[in-house]
Amino acid sequence: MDKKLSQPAKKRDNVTLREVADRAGVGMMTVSRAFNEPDTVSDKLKARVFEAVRALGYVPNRYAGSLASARTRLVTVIVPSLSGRVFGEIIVGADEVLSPRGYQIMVSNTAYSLEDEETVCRSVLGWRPEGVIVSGIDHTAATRQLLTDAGIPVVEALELGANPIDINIGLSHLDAGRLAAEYLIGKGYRRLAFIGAQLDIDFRAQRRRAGFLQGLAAAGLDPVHDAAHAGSVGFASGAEALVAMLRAQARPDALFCVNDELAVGAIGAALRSGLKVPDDLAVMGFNDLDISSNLVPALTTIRSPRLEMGRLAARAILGDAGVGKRVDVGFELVERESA
Amino acid sequence: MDKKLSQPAKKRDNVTLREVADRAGVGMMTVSRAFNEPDTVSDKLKARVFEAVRALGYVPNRYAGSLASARTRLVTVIVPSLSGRVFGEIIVGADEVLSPRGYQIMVSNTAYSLEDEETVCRSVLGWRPEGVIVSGIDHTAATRQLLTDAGIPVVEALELGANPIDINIGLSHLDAGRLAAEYLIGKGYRRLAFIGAQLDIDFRAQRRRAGFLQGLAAAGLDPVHDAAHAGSVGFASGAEALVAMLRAQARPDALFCVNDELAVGAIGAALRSGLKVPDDLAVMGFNDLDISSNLVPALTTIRSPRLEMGRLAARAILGDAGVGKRVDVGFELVERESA
DNA sequence: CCGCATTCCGGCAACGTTGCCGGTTGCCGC
DNA sequence: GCGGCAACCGGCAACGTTGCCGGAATGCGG
Repeated sequence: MDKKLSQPAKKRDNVTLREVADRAGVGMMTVSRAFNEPDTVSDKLKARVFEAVRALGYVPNRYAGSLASARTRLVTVIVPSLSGRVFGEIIVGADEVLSPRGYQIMVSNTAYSLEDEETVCRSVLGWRPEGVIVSGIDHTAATRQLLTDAGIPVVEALELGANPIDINIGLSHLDAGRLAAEYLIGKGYRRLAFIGAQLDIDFRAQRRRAGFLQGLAAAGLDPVHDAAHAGSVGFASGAEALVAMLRAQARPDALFCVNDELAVGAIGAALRSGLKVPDDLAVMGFNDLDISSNLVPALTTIRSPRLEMGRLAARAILGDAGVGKRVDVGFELVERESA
Repeated sequence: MDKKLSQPAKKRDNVTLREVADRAGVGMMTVSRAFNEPDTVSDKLKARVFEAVRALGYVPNRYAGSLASARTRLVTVIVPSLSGRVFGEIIVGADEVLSPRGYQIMVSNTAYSLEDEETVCRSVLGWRPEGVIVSGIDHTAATRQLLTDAGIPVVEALELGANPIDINIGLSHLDAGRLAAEYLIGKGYRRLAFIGAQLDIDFRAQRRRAGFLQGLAAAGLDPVHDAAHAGSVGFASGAEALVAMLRAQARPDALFCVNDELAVGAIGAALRSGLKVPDDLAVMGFNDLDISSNLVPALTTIRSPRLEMGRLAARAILGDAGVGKRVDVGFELVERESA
């Protein structure tokens, strides 16, 4: 009765190809072909086969199939985190092109740790994916080796780098950060502040900050406030960071948050403190989440084409020649109300 | 050079257990055991084995392993949609308990279609998961059959139903909707409105609406406005729906949105229209997304314990006796500023 | 120094499917 | 009515791993 697997119980009770073949009175190969190359089987036999399939409730075993054919129709996506919208959209984009082609996506997360990435990578490669999409360009040497040796297309997504493993689809986060600074400076703001989170482990965020500081330096400016380690990610820590910032001596007139979550949280906290955005404090973010345009005031931010990266990565893995080995998807400053 | 698979190219170039065994000068079983039951292999041999593994870059083939052992360490999660935070959190919760135990999660989405769910289900069962988590309690007869016949633990999550396939973990969306009505009425609002999206395919949303209307009826009230089909999901359609609503004759004094995205969008649109929330229009939602508490005004909503459901579902699949066959995780009204 | 219990190790046979390739069958035209 | 060509079908042998079980070390006490 109890089908649970408290014990490593095994169940060899699944219907097999042979049983279907026997019931349909055909050879096993005919059943196999009925599924995989339907055109090569006569309608009559196909009908008998599928009748038997239905009666028996047969579901082909992927493990046996993949073992025999060396085709898995599996693509793995390795992301730093499952929470947060950003990586979800990469997955959605990839799934959009992979699913219709009969591919399965398998997602693994590294919790922003390079060591975990290596572990995850090793584990995931055991599933013999036909392609791998990894986040970012920072990996341990062993991870790179693993991925290279796998002999499958590997896409490093989200960020462009100098020395890709195989295919690289992304954008320059350094440039994006610099653009934020240039934009705010161009708007006349001079007392600029920065808020980031988890910069120690999020290398892309780190580089956006670096770009931002470069942009300031180029204009001969120093940041009024540089909260590099404002707790964890999420809306709430943007709010906390802003509150902390307001307690400091020097008041900034504009704020660049390393991502939209922080920016949204910061705007909320600013409003609650009685500040007007952007009049008392301009705020901008990075990513352009769907909430950003629906906020009041709407958030000025830099859009990263995440769905597009997912789609391109998937196409690259499928061998689409239209996708190059290195694709700069760029970014776009979206000017709205908050800055 | 080109490793892509433009052609259904096959690669039989992977290192196998046998090669590792040969190089280490041991039998294949010793290598297998070194991975799976390390205690039963002497340290000396283990060292030789792992040395060979490293040198060769061996990664065990899951397909061969699972075929031989009938253990897959795979759990599949079937959700209606990958976009949106709600289902992501179920997955995060499940992954939280499954990952450390060596299980992989495989996610599939049904695009809110019962027919697609059936297809997805059939396909996913080919991976011989050791458990399945599906969203909701509405399935085609064939889907139910498929899931039942699989002989594995099946969790229907998110919503409680009368006739579960196996395990059922969720809450009553009807009750949640009714609570929303009761709360708003208790606050003194009488001209209540409803905004929903995709109610034709989202059965849970449908039931929240039904509960809301029941609550109104119980108080002898009729909805002032009942926008049951306000376009697609997302923040923007909440805004659109609200704008449309404001064009109508009768002005509501309180609004229940079937989910937080719509509510957040609606609040934004209301503010832009010069309405004060909650003074001119109270708004409440359902789910309690992380944005909801960070919004200005903070959103009054009903929290659904999504992470918790994910965790419980995973534990149930692992055979945790502490989790019952039917678990009502409940919900909680979170009173904030918007209503 | 021997016998026996223990611990370790390896050979063989699955697991359920697909690739290869040879064998049948049906059909067409003359 | 028959040869010949397709189209269609089936047997056999992998695919890479693990379970089973027998056998070989190893260690210990006497």
